[in-house]
Order: sequence, then C-alpha cells, then structure tokens
Amino acid sequence: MNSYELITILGPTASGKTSLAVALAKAIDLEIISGDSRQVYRRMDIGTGKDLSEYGSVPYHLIDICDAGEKYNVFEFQHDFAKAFAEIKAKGKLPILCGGTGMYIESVLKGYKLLAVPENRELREQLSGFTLDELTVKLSTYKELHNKTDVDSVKRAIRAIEIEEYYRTKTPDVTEFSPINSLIIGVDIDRDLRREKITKRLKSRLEEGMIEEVRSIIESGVSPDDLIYYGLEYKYLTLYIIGQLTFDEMFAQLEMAIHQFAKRQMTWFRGMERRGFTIHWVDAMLPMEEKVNSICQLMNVPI
RNA sequence: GGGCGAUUACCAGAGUGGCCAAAUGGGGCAGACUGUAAAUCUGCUGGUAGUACCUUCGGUGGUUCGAAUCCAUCAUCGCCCA
Repeated sequence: MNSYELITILGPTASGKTSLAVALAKAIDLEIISGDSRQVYRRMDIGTGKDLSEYGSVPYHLIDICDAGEKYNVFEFQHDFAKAFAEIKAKGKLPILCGGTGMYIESVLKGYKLLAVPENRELREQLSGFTLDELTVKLSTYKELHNKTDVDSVKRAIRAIEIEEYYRTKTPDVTEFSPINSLIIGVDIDRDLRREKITKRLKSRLEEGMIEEVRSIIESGVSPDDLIYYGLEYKYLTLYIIGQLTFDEMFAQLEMAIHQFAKRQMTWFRGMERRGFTIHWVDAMLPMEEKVNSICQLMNVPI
C-alpha cells in the first residue's frame, strides 16, 4: 500500500549501504541503481568499493558504464538513471537507488533541470586568455544564470558562459525530469565508529591489491592527471606511484581525506533534510535482518 | 659532570615588555553547493551570558604600573664537550 516509486539508500562511505541494499533487494526482489559518481568507471573496483561479489543474483545498474579516464557528470547521470529507472519499472519491479554521491541522488529525486549544452570550442578558445575577474564581469551581464553552481574557477566560469550563450542562441533540448516520490533511508553510523571503519577498510584494501589496481590503470595508458582528478584513493595512490608521496605520507593523507569526505557527505544529507526531504535513519549497528525489517515496515510490505 | 639551545592552544609553528586569548598552517567541527561533486568554497575552533569578564604560553618564585616576552630556580627534551 505504498505509493513509493523508489527506495533510496544513502549514507556516508563505510556505513554499509551496499550490503543493506543487497539484503533488501534479495528480501523483496528489487534491482539496484548505483548513485555513486565513481563506481561508474570500469576497472576502478577496489578503490571505489564496488563489492560486486556481494550482489549475487541481484541486478545492478550504472556500475561499470564508463572507461577509466573518462569524465562522467550529473547531467549524464540524470539521463542514465531515468533510463534504468524506466527499465526496472517496465519489469514491474521497484528500484533501489543506493549511493553516497549526494548531488547525484538529489538531482534525480528533485528532477533537476539541466540543459543539454554541448561544448563550444570556438567560445572556449575565445575566452581562454581571460582572468577569473574578467569572466566574472562578463557573467554579471546575464540576467540569471541557468547553471547555478559556483563560478569560482576559470573553467567553471567559462562553462557557465558557454551555457548562457547556448541558451541565448538556441532552444536547448531540455529533457523534463519530474521529482520522484522515494522512501529515503539513511544509514546512520556513529562518527567515531565511522572513522575507525574507514581506517580499517583502507588498510585491508591496500592489502587486497589496491595499489596494483591503480598501477595497472596507469600502465594501460590512463594519465596520472586523469586519475588524480578522481580524488581520494585514485589521487593519493597515483601520487604515491609516481613518487610524489612516500607510502606513509600517502596513507596518512588519504586516510584524512576519506574522513573529510565522509563528513561532507553527511553535510549534504543533512542539507537535504533542511531542503524538505525526509530521511529515515537506521542505525548501522543493528543486525542486517532488523534493518531490512524496519525498511519493510516503512514500506508497508509484509515480511 | 661541563657548555649551549629549546619548552607556546589538538598538532606544527610565529610572537621576545603593553595594540596577545596569542599570527599562520594542519587537524577538528559546522555550513554552502543544479554540469569536475571522491570536487570546490565559507565560517568557527581556551572558557562563559556574543564587543565584557575569567583561566592560559613547561613548574615555582621574582622584577615591573603591566610579562608568553626580563631575572632566578626546578623539570623535561635536543645538540656539543667529557
């Protein structure tokens, strides 16, 4: 008797989102759509914590859909999500959106309106010599920006101008996404425990061959800069591999960066609550069965 | 045993008589964020009732109107001579 079109499971890194989503999917026959901005890349497995072996027979979507070295973004995610969502729906099943990338999740729950604006090489070249200040002045001539993200770097400012210019001259192809009615489950993990788990998990991933994983991606031709762009594990391990950090420096800095990342994730989720989303927090420490049961209750599904 | 140099808030580290609750960086905490989001950016960070008061700069005791800053002494650490 629920009108939910989707179940969303979110939480900071190392909170156990994936296991919970898989357990729930097994219990009531669901399919999982990943809401993770890094698990989309192939061969980036250990560092993104894909844990594909956990899924068993549960179908998953939006994992391994790009090559390492490519650059995926929210716009593409929104479209890919819509497609996967429709497919699962067509099968008469309920999808679970599970991930830790707050903006990706919110973009589909809210139905962000993003314009399909292609790259404008000519314009980019034209603007390439400008300073951020000059670009900011130029930006201020537009009434209202369509792209509401920060314009605090030259790259972003140019992108914002690109979007405005495109919008001025053409009618962009706007795919209308509507907000989705989703039950939102947040995995709540005590801060100190979270930090402890992050550190432990980092150690075990290093033992499982995470360094080799990054090294082999570099050897296959992906440039270190492109890997550094991905942040966290891929950034610090690459810096270690190319000799810019010692092992100890890499470990200490990466550990810290993951802690900070987890904190930022929580800030996003709390922000979502302030923006009107209801998140049902479940204690990460509860036994899996209890977590699954409590979600089933929220959904009014008989257990 | 002798000589010199250190000792500052969670950490590193400035400050060397008043403008010092103490620069700066890191960490931590909180927040923002519709096209890099594992990114980027902002605020706070001794205590309390928020421009005021209280307790701080290794310990103790002095000098001074006034000390993190000067003196004495003790403690710990580092380097040099034995």
